[in-house]
Order: sequence, then C-alpha cells, then structure tokens
Amino acid sequence: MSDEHAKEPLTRARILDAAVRLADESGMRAVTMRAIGDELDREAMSLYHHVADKKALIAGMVDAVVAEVAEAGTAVHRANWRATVRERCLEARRIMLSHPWAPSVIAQQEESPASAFVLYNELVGTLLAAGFDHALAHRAIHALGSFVLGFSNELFDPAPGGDEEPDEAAMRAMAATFPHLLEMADMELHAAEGALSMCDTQAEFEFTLGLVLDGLEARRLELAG
Amino acid sequence: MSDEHAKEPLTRARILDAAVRLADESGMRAVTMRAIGDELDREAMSLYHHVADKKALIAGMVDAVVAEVAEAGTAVHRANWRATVRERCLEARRIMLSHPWAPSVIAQQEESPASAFVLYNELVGTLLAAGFDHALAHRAIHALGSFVLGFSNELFDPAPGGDEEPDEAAMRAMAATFPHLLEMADMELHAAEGALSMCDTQAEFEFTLGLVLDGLEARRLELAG
DNA sequence: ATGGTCGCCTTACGGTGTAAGGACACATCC
DNA sequence: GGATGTGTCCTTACACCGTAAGGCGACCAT
Repeated sequence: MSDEHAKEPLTRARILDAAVRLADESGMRAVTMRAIGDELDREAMSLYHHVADKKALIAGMVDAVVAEVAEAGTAVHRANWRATVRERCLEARRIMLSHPWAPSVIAQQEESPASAFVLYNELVGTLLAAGFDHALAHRAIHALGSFVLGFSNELFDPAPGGDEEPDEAAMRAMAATFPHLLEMADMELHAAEGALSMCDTQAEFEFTLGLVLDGLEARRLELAG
Repeated sequence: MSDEHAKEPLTRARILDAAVRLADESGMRAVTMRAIGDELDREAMSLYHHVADKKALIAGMVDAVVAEVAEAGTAVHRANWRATVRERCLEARRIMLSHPWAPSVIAQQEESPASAFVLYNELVGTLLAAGFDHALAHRAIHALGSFVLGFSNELFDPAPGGDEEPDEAAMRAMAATFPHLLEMADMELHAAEGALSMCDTQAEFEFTLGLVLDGLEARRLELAG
C-alpha cells in the first residue's frame, strides 16, 4: 500500500487547469474550491497553499485563457497587417467560444492579466510595422479588444432555445409592439435557410470585424498621406 | 404605536430598485437577499413573494438597466441616422458606466431581457428609415450592441490604480519584454497631458464608434448604389 | 362567524469561502 | 544519531449564502 505511486503533487498550474476544465464543462457555478479539490483528489483547503484565494484563482483562469489567445497567434504572419490581425481575432473568438465563461469573467477583473501585455505587445508590433503610428495602434487594440470581448455577449438572440411553435397570439402582439424587429426577423429567417439561427453569430462577427478593419485601414492610409 | 404609518408595501419594482442601488454602490457581491431585505426593512425571505429567485432578480436588474437605455433614447431625433445612433450609443455608454456591474452581468444572461426588444426595435426603425435594408440593420445592431457592451470591459488599462512610482527595475524589465507597448505608453502619455490616464477611454470609445459608423455608412451607400 | 388569500416572518438545511491549527514527510545541521 | 525547521496536505470550525417548508396575522367574501 505504501508503494502505490504517490499522488502527483499539487501545483498552481494543475489547479488552474482543473478549474478551467470544470468551468468549460459545467459553468462557472461549478468552480468551487471543494469541487476543484475533488477533481485533483485533494481537500479544498489544500489549494490555498498554491493559490491565495478564490479571487486569485479566477484571475489565474483568466490569465490562462488570455495566454492561450496570445500563444495561438505567435505563428500567424500573413501577407499584410489586415490578414494577420483578422486571423488573430478569429482565433481569439474561437478560444472565447471554447471557454464560454471567459468573457463575463474577464469583464469583472479589475487588473489586466499579465498575458494581455504579451498579446497586445505583439499586436502593436504588427501594426507599427504596417505603418500605424502609436496613437492609431493604441486605438486599434482598444477597438479590436473590446469588440472581441463584447461579441460573445449577445444581448440580442431571440429564442436561443429554439423553435418552439412561435405561439400565434404572442407573435401578433409582438408584431404590434416591435414591428421593425418582426419584419427583420422575417426577412432574415427567409434569407438564411442554412444558418443555425436568425443570428448566425459567426457571420455577424466577421462582418463587424471587417467593418473595424476597413476603418483602421482608412485611418492608416490617411497617415501615410 | 399601531398608528405608526405602516411600512410601505414591498413591490417587485422597489426590490429591483434597491438591488440596483446596492450594486451601484457596493458592487454585485453586496447584492444578497438579506442585504436587499435590510435595505427595505424586511426579512430576506419576504422577497420571494415578489421575485422567483435570485436568478430572476438579477434578470430584473438587467432589464431595468436596458430599459433605462431604451428610455433615454426615445427623445433622440437628430438630423441623420448617424448622429441619432451616435447619440444613443453615447447615452448607452453613459448608463453602463453608471452601473459598472451591468456589462459583465448582462454577459451572463441566457435570455434577452424584454427591454432589449424595445431598444432594438427603435434602433432598427431609425436605420430602415435611413435606407438600410434589413440585413444591414441586423448587422448594425449586433456591431453596435456588442461594442457598447464590450467597451466597458477594458482588458487593457495598465496600472488603473494610479501612478505609484513606476519602479525603475520593473520598468526596464517590461521594456525588454514588451518594447512596443512601452514605446506606445511613452508616446501616449506624452501626448495626453490633460487626459486622466494613458487610456482616456471615452476618447477610445468615440474613436471606435466613429469607425463602426463610418463602416456602416459605406455599406449603406453601396446599397443605395 | 368562517374560510381563503395575501404579505410577511421564523426556522432550518446544505453549500460556500476561508481562518486556525495539526499531522506528517523530508532536508538540514549539530 | 537526534533536533529542528520547512513545505505540503488535512481537520475542524465559522460566518454567510440561497432557499424549502411552514406559521401567523390582516384582510375580504361569503
């Protein structure tokens, strides 16, 4: 019995990993000290030797996700700044979607995660190399960052549950109160036969991304004169 | 003693109001059933007669904020769609800033708050009247919405605490690791004598807003041919 | 009077973060 | 060897959280 290989020792990294996995699978509500302990076959209190408290643990989870975004992009070098940045934003979004809990948790952080510096440093480098000046690069990362974060948070996705018999009466009431919205829903549903929902969010994301990139390119050209 | 005017009766509206005030003043962590009860001079359990549970309460808080945004804009009618929409976005941002807890809580909602329909219906109306088609209007509200929400969540605001002696050694290390970032910080700090911080977020917000509006205008003109 | 409904309260339970301190293995020095 | 840390993990305990279950008085209709 004493010979059974000793349990792998606890580590900050292993703890954060377990926490992220828990959050991915069961949502942030499932991320409790005791649950993480169970996951690693330890008691909850043992975690406190590697993590200051739950706030620090969550900050660590955030940093892990941002680091993922940063690392995923180190190899991306496209023909021009636009393609490079576009690729990195799409990558960032993919990662955010694989950690659905992340955007709202990131929004609650009061300090920038350290990995954000890595990420933004690279991004600014790309932009400067393409002829952006510092002010424009600064604005670009704000625009892109806020938008990548904001887009996971859709405020408007009617009936995300699915198509449960629209309920004729309620529908008519809605049509009276929100005529433009219903019109739009009609049009879009008709147009998008193949899409998953009226809001095919990936398409929406890429549209807005294009919007922002176009705008930045125009400002860059103004600089170039 | 029996004559003391009876306590004002509890109401869903009064409860939501107290909850929002608590969140504004002390953050979302302070919003507990018992704290809301105290605020209204009742016991925690009394709230459950007007609110299903805490999830519903939070949904109510979100709806209240979105309704605030919707109502704040009903009177806005500027010369053109661009000015109108711009005004409404700025208003929305002002309101988000006055409820700092809101964006991250909104991001956690799984159902659209009812007031979002009111808000978006109006917005779509404005856009359609200006010559947008339904598809473009749809994309516009996604772009604007996600961006207004995302922008309150800044991932990148170095040293939000303030200017505590940058610490020469740490600074030098940073400069080695994040050269572009430090360069940028230098430039921006120098340029922005009057601003509150390197990231004068209001300016950043308006810049990005302009970017998005420009992009939408260009697409609209393509439609008009 | 009687029974019902409404608004509020009391009590109680399981789950949460974490403070305080104990148990035990191992390294280091005498 | 023994003594003495030192670092890792566990036990116990507590205050606070959301909320299930049920009680109690005020009102209102019959």
